[in-house]
Amino acid sequence: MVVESLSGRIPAEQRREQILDAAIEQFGLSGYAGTTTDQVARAAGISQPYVVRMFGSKERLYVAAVERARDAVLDAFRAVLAAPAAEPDGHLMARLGAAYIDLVQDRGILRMLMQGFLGGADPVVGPVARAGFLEIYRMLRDEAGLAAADAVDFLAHGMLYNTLLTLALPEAADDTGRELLECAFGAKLDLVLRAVGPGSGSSGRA
Amino acid sequence: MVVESLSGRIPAEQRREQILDAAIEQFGLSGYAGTTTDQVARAAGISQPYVVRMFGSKERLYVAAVERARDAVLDAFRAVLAAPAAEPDGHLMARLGAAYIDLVQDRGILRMLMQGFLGGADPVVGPVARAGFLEIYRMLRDEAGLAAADAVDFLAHGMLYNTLLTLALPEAADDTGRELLECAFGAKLDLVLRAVGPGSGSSGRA
DNA sequence: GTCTATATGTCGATAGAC
DNA sequence: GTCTATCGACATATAGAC
Repeated sequence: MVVESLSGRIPAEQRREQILDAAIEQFGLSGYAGTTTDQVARAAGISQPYVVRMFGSKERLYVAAVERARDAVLDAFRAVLAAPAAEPDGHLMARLGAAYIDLVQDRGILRMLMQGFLGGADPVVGPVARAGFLEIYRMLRDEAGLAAADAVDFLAHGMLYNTLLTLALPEAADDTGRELLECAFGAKLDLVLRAVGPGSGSSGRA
Repeated sequence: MVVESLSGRIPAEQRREQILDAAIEQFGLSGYAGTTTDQVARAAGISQPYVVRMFGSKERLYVAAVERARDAVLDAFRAVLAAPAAEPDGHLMARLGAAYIDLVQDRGILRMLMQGFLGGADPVVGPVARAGFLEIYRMLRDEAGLAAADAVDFLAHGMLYNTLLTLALPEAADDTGRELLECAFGAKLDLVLRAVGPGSGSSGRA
């Protein structure tokens, strides 16, 4: 597996992945309009026109990034379902929840997902976002075998995770914030705070 | 109460409100970067430079719009707490939930809220968004008297409402979508669909 | 497969009149 | 309190060389 040390001329498909990685990060942070194709290009280490040429337009790149974020969720859940199953404490929903927390340690993916949801009113990203969300719901119901009510509850708490994490609450919480985080994440709070790292330990800060 | 028929020269504070209304609608739909001050101006029926002059900058206008959306939520909840209380079936959380559904029939406010959450990573809107969210949580806990766990559950389902509504799922749901909506909104689904109106009744559409 | 150069359109903000 | 005119800064996309 020969991969060059520092860019140069690499296969198109690999370049595509690099661009998508960069796009998810940048679009996630600043949204569709707030991100320039040049930012994506720099983050991917190539020139701006090449980004446009590779995906046809900024809009098509954006849609591809939304789809990729959706796939990341589906893949993470399917990995749980395919796993050796049945650890002692392993209720399925708890394991799916932990996998999700783990996935969204990559805040780029998390923000890209949210960005997609917010695009629901847009004529081009709206349909993609709706279909993606329903696909996740269907997977939970059909492949994971959750009852509809359980799937909905699972999604509700997932959406709360999303909100608390995009708000960057773990990075900057006062006492009220910490109480909220403890209550929302429960035992999974360790997983969340592990990524934030020490420094926001238990020192008071408004 | 003399209010002019069609713009002209009106008091600054009233104009401010008009601009904020327009800003919430427009920023909610297209985000900060995706919305031009000229769009806001047109929606408010005035000129672009006047919008900028009134708020100092586009950024300050945006922050004001986020704060206004937050206030709308706080006001809606406080109205429930101040109400004649105790109808037969009136559990507090259910009444708060209904008030929220009612509030976010104004999709502008809903989207503006979400837009604010997504700004968590931004140095200027981040702090405002976090403080706003915590303020709502604190109100639920201290003024409404909810247990922390109940408040968190309430918020979780609120965030699911937000997602389903910004996705515009009620406006364009297939069978899976309808099942999800029924399960998520329960008895409140009538309230939600009332605003969408007939036409998306029960005809099959992919 | 990748770049440089650039055409073309757009946006936020300022200046200044009424 | 409100407008018109306009400057300067970008950003997407295309053309075309290597």
